[in-house]
Amino acid sequence: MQVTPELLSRFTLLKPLPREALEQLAPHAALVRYARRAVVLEAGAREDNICFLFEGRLQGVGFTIDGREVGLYFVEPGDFCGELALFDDNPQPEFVIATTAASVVFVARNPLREVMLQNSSVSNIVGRKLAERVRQMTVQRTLLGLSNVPQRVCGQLYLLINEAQRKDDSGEIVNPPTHKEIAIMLNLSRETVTRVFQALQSRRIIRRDGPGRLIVADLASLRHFAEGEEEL
Amino acid sequence: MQVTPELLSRFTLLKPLPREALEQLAPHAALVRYARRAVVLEAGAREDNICFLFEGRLQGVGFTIDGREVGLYFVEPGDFCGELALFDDNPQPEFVIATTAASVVFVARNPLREVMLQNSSVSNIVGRKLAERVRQMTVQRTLLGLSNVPQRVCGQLYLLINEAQRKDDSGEIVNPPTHKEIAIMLNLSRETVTRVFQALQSRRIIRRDGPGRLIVADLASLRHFAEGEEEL
DNA sequence: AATTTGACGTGACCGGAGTCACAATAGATG
DNA sequence: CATCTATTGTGACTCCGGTCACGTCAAATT
Repeated sequence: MQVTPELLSRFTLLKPLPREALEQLAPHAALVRYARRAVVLEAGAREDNICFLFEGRLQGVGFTIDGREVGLYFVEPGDFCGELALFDDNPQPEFVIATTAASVVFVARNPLREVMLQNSSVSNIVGRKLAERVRQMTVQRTLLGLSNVPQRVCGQLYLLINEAQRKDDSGEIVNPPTHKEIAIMLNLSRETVTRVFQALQSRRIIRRDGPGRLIVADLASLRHFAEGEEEL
Repeated sequence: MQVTPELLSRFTLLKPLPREALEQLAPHAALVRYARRAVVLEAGAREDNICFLFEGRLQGVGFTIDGREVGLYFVEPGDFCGELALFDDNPQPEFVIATTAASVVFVARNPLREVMLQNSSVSNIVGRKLAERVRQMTVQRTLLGLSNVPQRVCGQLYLLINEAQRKDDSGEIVNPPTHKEIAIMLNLSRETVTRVFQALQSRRIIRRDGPGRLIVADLASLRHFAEGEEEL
């Protein structure tokens, strides 16, 4: 489907671009809709597009040689992925899969590359984004280092809240990942995640609020468990 | 200690720079020696220097809240670290520690930033490096996803060979990491790594060649174990 | 040479997370 | 509404890697 410069300007990365740059990119952009579970970017493929998420949610996942799934990160609306193609010609390292029905805007790599070079400000933003991703991966990696498993789950939950809104001593996670998805992020079995959730629910630390909303009633306690000051 | 442009030009990142750029950087560079175990870059600190490794070996490590160490990557001579400071002002996410006595060249962030902006080729190289690092972290993360632990160790060994030289069906790892360091990289206990090494040695797959050299005699077998086609 | 330090090796024990199997919902789809 | 599928919930059992507690050895330090 055809894409207008206005649509492009709704993405944080492209917002600071001058009008003409957006018009330059628009012809090389396409809006594509994906069903849940569809593969948006393929690992190993030399991707020629950068992928901007318009609505829905994506997840970067890898697969170990024995077929086990490895969750890497989530992509929320307004964000983008596949940006490594802007820097070199090596293949995309991980799969990107739609965890919900999603619509994404593909922007061709080469035109975006040129725009990036001409607008050093954009180059900065992409660089900053990449740096942020490295930080994110570092945090995630640190989570995996926790030997206490419930602690790991609490830590992940805490991270998920930070991305969304949070109030004084409570927060909420909109469209929370399924237990299975969390398990994949943390190298755990789905059952273990369920059990931790049960424990947290029975202690009134979290509760579901209909489908698509998870309320964290006691953020302080969650944090205590995440920091290992208290055992679950 | 004072640094000459010649010294700077020995680093792959800076090699393509024109002479004048190197002379511009040299006054803002300093050579520092570190003892084994010394902290080169501190996590959480806003680092004002990029760190080029001249000799020795560094390791990026994180610490979980409960004090557990988390190994992230190694830095070999000629390479650099702390490059995130080139992109934003956020703190360094992980510690960088000298695993052997090491000498590093610090280059001040801001001058290097300017040089980077003026030489788009350098900007590309740094970007490519960062992209490579993301790929590296992705691979490492995938390793951690392996449920079979000996498999994980074999996979790590295989990666370490790739970085060094390798022949037909054998390879070697110079200055191999200690068992403890490998354990930290893979979220394992030191004892487990030792046991896997023992198993590999008794099968004549690997053997030590004096201090500082590990010979992989049977690369194919190692690969089999790494890919889980055979159980240890 | 004596001492200390850190890396490597090895056994025994135990806990906890994976696995399997199945039930109970809840959403989607016809 | 009926059916099918995905998600969540729960128990029992097993096994494997962590932990602890040693011992050995080489290298560094005194």
